[in-house]
Amino acid sequence: MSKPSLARGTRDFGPEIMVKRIFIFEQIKKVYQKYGFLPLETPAIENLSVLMGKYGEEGDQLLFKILNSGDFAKDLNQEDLNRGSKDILKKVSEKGLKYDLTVPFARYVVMNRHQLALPFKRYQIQPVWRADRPQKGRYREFYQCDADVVGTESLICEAEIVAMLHEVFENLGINDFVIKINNRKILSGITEVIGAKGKETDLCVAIDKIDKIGKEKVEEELIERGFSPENIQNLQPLFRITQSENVNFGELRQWLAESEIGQKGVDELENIWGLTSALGIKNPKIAFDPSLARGLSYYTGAIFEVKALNVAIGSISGGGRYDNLTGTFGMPGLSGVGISLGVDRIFDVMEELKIFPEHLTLSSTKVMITNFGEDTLAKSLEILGQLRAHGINSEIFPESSKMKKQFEYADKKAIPFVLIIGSDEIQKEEFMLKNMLSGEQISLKIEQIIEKLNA
RNA sequence: GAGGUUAUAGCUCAGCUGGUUAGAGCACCAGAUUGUGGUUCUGGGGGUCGUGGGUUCGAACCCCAUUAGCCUCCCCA
Repeated sequence: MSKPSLARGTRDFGPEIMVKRIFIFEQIKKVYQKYGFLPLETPAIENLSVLMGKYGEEGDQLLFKILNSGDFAKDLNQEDLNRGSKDILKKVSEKGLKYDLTVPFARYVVMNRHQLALPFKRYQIQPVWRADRPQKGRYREFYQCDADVVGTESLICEAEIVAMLHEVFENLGINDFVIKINNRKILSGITEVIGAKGKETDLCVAIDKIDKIGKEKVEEELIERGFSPENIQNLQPLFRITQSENVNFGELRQWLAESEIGQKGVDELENIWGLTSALGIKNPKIAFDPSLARGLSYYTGAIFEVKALNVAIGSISGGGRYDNLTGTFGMPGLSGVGISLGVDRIFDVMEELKIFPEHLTLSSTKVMITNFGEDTLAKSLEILGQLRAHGINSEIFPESSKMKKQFEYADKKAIPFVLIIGSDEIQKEEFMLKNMLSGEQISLKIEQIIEKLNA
């Protein structure tokens, strides 16, 4: 016998936690459906050919790979072993656990392109797995709630994502958050006008840290990453723009005047601001953040990230526009934009802020019927059936244990009513209904009980 | 992947410079209450001190390794 244990970075969710998680799922699902998204599920397991190479080199390392069935080592020879893990991997594993929902979605779109009504809007709520090092707010198995639109370049989709995010977080009671928005095209434009074309990644990695380490350190890091002092001199407007509260599109446009792609980025950004306001979002919690980079290499337009304020947890949502995700599966020219909500982090945020609604009930049972044994069982079951026929969630204590035990059970399960059916009650044809919250109990006829419990 | 830190009852923790039999609160079980929970009182069970080695007459305590949690970097939901 071995001691039970959980795999690293995974957790059980007991009933108390599930109640809260389901609340979050429901709120998200409700809003996604409200905006016209349709449900989709894809397998936990995908072929590695689908997953590998989509998330960068680091992503490939973080993929959980599944050993081939049977004798997975049968094709291995000494030469493979000498050459190292990469060559071994190809021969021992051809499947992996999905790493996010976007890539499997792209695969689905490509495989079903002829049936789909484009633009296709889907939402997807499923677990994903990453062989990351667990820490606060970071797990190896966690749920993502994605909503994506493919088959249109319309910036209405971006604005609708902004609107949905507002609605979801407000419904959840998370009021202090900010949707950071950037645009890959602006990042490209920046590298162009500072004379470091093509070095977006290095630029991003460095300027992303500006909040944490400050301007001077960022400049030091840029030098280390091969940027010239001239590059950095040209970058100065960025620090001004980042610091200003409101977005100064004019200044941004002027700075990026020499870059065609940069201009396009500014156009898009300004458009998203305008459309968001046109959708009627009052006081939108959006902020242009040119230092927002995000690791996923496939974003080509808008980039989103939602940060909950006043809590020490990373982003609770991220997303953006990708132009060529389906291209890697042989279907070029299909643009998409999407957002991903991290339920596990949202849960942590809500727990830390203590903002889960109080009415979330552990048990859906409305009433528990006592069990006094054989003499009363027939009547108890009859009434149980009647209650259920009237749509009342009810259960009977399955054993004729002591009353104390039966009441303790109801109490622990937070069942609001206990119906006492003993021989006295059966004789009177009136049954004792006890309110477990107030402690009051009254003798009622079955019709009155049904009426009261259905109220 | 690198660094730091922690690990004692189901949970939260105490346990002095190594010294007999490792404690508390909460939780759990039983009784007071053989038809009434959440309050109260009484009693009870439960730990080879994360795991494996080592030092010592003697280790929860010191040393090494290992595993897991947390934190920082990296990256991300």
